[in-house]
Amino acid sequence: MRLSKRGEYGLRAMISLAEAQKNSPTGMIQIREISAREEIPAKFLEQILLALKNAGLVHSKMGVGGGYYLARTPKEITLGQIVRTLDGPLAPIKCVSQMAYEPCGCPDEETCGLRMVMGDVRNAIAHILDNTTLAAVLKRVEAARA
Amino acid sequence: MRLSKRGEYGLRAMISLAEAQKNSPTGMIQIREISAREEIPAKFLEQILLALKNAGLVHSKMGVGGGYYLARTPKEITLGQIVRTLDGPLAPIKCVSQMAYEPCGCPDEETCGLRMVMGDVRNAIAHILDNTTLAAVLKRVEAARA
DNA sequence: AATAATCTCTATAATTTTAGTAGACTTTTA
DNA sequence: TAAAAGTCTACTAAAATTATAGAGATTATT
Repeated sequence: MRLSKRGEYGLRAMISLAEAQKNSPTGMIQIREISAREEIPAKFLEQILLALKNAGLVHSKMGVGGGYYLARTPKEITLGQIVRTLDGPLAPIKCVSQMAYEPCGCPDEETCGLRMVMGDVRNAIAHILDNTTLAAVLKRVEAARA
Repeated sequence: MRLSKRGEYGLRAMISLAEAQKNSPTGMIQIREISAREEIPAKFLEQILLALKNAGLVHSKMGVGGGYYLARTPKEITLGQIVRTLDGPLAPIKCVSQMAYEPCGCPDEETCGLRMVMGDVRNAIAHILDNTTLAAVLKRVEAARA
């Protein structure tokens, strides 16, 4: 049930971008800086941010003084969107996936015990990640610091 | 967040064994039979059942008329035990794992936003899988059939 | 005692996924 | 025009996943 490095790095980067938006008017940071702060290989992060950009979650500006910034406010971006973009479906098995359903081959899906339980697991994960925004994460971090 | 085939096959096999326990006095079935019924490669299933045996979840009997059977009643075996045995920790990242904790490298784990959320995810998954027994699965299947 | 049915154990192979690296290209600002 | 940024695609190395193979060990039956 694990999150890939790609997903982890992407989430960390997005949290950094959310912080940046609070701390500077443009909310812009460079790959290099995120890479250094979070100890993420720069070239790997590059690919990750590009994927997030293609998914419409961040915007970027090229050239001197450029960088990445969130496409929407931290309140409007959920961790679910980020994880799905980078790691694919949240569902443990495809037959309970909302975004990438595929039959699992059992004779009757409606009475498949495994499917029922994994459906619950999927829902539990989705419930958390789809209802946790970047803003909510920052808030919890602040609370923990206090 | 996905379950491996190994985990999936193992869960299906265990559910089959739980059914067998209700349908026959010994509750014993052969690899071959489970393999055929669930369309699981026999040699792969062999390894999986061996792992479950070494974890103490099933027992076996060699020779003619042998096979596998549950080590405890279906009520006493949770899906969490099975998944952990076959797929390892439930936690999405190691720094929130109960069974295989490792530091994730962030400067302060107590105030790491990612860690907090992934801790919630881990708990949600563990709550479901550790509180769902094989008996509960059979019950749900019966209910769905009715 | 022999045979057939079963599980046991370890090695290895094929495939896929993950994680990371490289480099040429484009855009923007100063 | 040079430097600082992102863009895009290809490639590679390592690890994990999903098996397959085959030589044992044990047991029941005849």
